[in-house]
Amino acid sequence: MSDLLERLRGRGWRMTAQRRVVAEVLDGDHVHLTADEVHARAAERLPEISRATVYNTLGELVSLGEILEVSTDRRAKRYDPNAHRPHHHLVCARCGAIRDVHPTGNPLSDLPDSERFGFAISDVEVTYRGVCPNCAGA
Amino acid sequence: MSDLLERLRGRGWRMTAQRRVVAEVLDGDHVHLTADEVHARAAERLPEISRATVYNTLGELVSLGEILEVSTDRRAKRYDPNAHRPHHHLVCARCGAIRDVHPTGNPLSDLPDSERFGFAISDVEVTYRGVCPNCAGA
DNA sequence: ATCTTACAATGGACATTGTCTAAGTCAAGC
DNA sequence: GCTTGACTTAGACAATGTCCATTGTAAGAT
Ligand SMILES: [Mn+2]
Ligand SMILES: [Mn+2]
Ligand SMILES: [Zn+2]
Ligand SMILES: [Zn+2]
Repeated sequence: MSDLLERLRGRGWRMTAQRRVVAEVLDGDHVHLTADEVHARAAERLPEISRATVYNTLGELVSLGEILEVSTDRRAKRYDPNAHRPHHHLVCARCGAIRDVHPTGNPLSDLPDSERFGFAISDVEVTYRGVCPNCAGA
Repeated sequence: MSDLLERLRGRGWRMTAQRRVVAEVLDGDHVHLTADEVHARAAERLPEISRATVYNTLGELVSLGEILEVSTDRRAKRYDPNAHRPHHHLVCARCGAIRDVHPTGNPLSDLPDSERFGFAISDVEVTYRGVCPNCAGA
């Protein structure tokens, strides 16, 4: 985390209170916050921070490869600090809870040439959906 | 297609000009239109059709399982008449072209129990991304 | 063929998520 | 401590979608 701030400073980032607090909010495992959630948490510490700055900072962190954009539902994008180990997502259909998962195997090898339509495929995204133990009741 | 209209009538659908034209617009393979695209095409035949009716009709067709909602990008949802053979999608990162694909294998078996976090998984969605032959130049 | 009525269509207001801009502010180097 | 260009801010704007009150009509009943 302070690793992150160091890396960013090294890349010529001007270090502002706003950027620091956004970077601090985005820390941990299985963290997938929306921009508005990031804004709310950042505003607890820095009440005057604006939505525009949160969007700008998130966009910059994505460009730098420090966080990922995740779109598991059709609502708001979510921002994922787990950018360094590739993974996919498991989403609860009821409450929206999201977990990082690491399937074995490579879905690319499951797609025969005849099903590639001449595309140069560079990325595969897998989303598992189901009901989490919490929502399943007992 | 007239199969579809028959099925819908059988389900008690009141058959209106609007519903008929929406159903007719959604026909074919590799068809993944946005609601506004459906509206534009429907309006060629029925100029007074409203956006609300297109949204309502699409929603009903989805509920009835006659079409699928597909979210390959963060823009508008797309509506897919190919609801009867399960499939995944291959998307061009440049132009957005979408093809239906049928990978072999089952991605569920690639997810060990230890990575399921107690979820009851009911669905897996795979999106392949790349550059289509058209966008790749020669 | 006409009547009746519940269901459907319409236009427009509203909501959510995100982008953009003009003006003010400040981090960091001198 | 200045200076300056990068950063932040508030709010307007855009894209997509939902909701509601009103008007219209498909289809069964007479
Ligand atoms: Mn993740
Ligand atoms: Mn499809
Ligand atoms: Zn849940
Ligand atoms: Zn393309």
